[in-house]
Amino acid sequence: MSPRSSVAEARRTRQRIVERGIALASRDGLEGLTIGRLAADLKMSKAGVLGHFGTKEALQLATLEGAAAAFSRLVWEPAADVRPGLPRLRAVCEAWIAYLDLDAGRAVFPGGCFFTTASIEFDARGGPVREAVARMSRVWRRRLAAEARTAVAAGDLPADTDPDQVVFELIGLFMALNQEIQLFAAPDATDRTRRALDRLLGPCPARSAP
Amino acid sequence: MSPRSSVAEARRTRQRIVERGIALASRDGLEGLTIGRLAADLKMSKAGVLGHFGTKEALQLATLEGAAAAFSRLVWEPAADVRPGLPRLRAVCEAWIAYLDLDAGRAVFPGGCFFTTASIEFDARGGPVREAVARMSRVWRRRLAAEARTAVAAGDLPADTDPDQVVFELIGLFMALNQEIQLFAAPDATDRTRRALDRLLGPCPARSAP
DNA sequence: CCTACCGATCGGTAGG
DNA sequence: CCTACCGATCGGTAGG
Repeated sequence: MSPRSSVAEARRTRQRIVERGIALASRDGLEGLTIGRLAADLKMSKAGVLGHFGTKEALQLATLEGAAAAFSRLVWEPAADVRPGLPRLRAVCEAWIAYLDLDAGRAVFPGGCFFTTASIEFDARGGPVREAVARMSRVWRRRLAAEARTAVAAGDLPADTDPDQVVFELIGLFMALNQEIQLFAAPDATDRTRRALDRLLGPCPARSAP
Repeated sequence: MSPRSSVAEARRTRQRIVERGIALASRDGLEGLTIGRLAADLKMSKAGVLGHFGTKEALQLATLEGAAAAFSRLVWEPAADVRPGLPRLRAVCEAWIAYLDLDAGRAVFPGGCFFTTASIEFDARGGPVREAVARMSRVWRRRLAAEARTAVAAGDLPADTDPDQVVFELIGLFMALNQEIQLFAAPDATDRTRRALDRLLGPCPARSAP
């Protein structure tokens, strides 16, 4: 019951660092996230920032994990209550669009999709950051594939649908949406995405049984 | 008829620098392309490298232009002789797959698609490099859209096809293929891409008239 | 095209 | 959590 211990203070500070790190890295990448600029942004000393992580690589990994938690909160959780299968898959896609497009997502990730940036940045190198990015991407793909599989079992997608093919095309669609928003600020990009989703998952509103 | 003048020598050297720059930047990005490492790689002095461009930004722009020329040579030119419309669009897609997948492309761009990397790297910043990336992407999209339009006019794509929608989905597909290859080294990624292309453009081999 | 150099910033450490 | 510092590297310049 004591007023906030120094351990709790340190944890709060660490979280503040990670949150600012996510914002800066979404713009400049995890390699472009430098300890000096992060410290200046937080009005802390470089040693004060680095002390929470030890090395820049550990800071990058912590930032990546923080971004994954935020992504899960913004894109997965809003759809978690929806019925598994096609309805949930569609709800995830809507939240995913919002994550890329609306203030909710852009406030946390002002530089666009954090994982696309991190994937592109590290995909031609080795090391723990690259492996963490790959692992997170696999987890996300597995979640999506499970919903697609449920949708097939429920008859909401054609019986010959390959769930991994659906996931592959979904990934591409959202990468294209991310580019359209970040590079061209195209206002019709979300419509294009929804049209492609209809082509991939079937038209959105009430589908009669097959 | 004189043996190579010093002007021609300088041009050759500049080209050598740009070619190595493309290879290094495809791995580490245009910001990760440092003058010092590029010079060491070429066994030149930093001043010798920088003298050909003046500033790092000019080097980045020259590297970007060199990459665009190589992309055009690898992906556009092999299809330029094919009949305009759907046949040419399909030929471009095959060359595009080779650019991402085979030794031909990977020898020039060992770190994967140069333009995806550059786009992601600069899409949240300002400046001439970002504008150059956006301009090149627009040119490429316009070329693809023109072929799609021709295909519609020829009746090789449904009359209600939106060419820009086709281009949007193509861009996403090849970004997904790039990630699959670079991050996961997935051997079945080209098959997935061709399957998605069949869904988008119609099945590949001889289509009977509609 | 080179050597020699500039101030700024990088990741990281010592010591408190 | 700070100040003070380290060697390495950054982009760039002077002068030849």
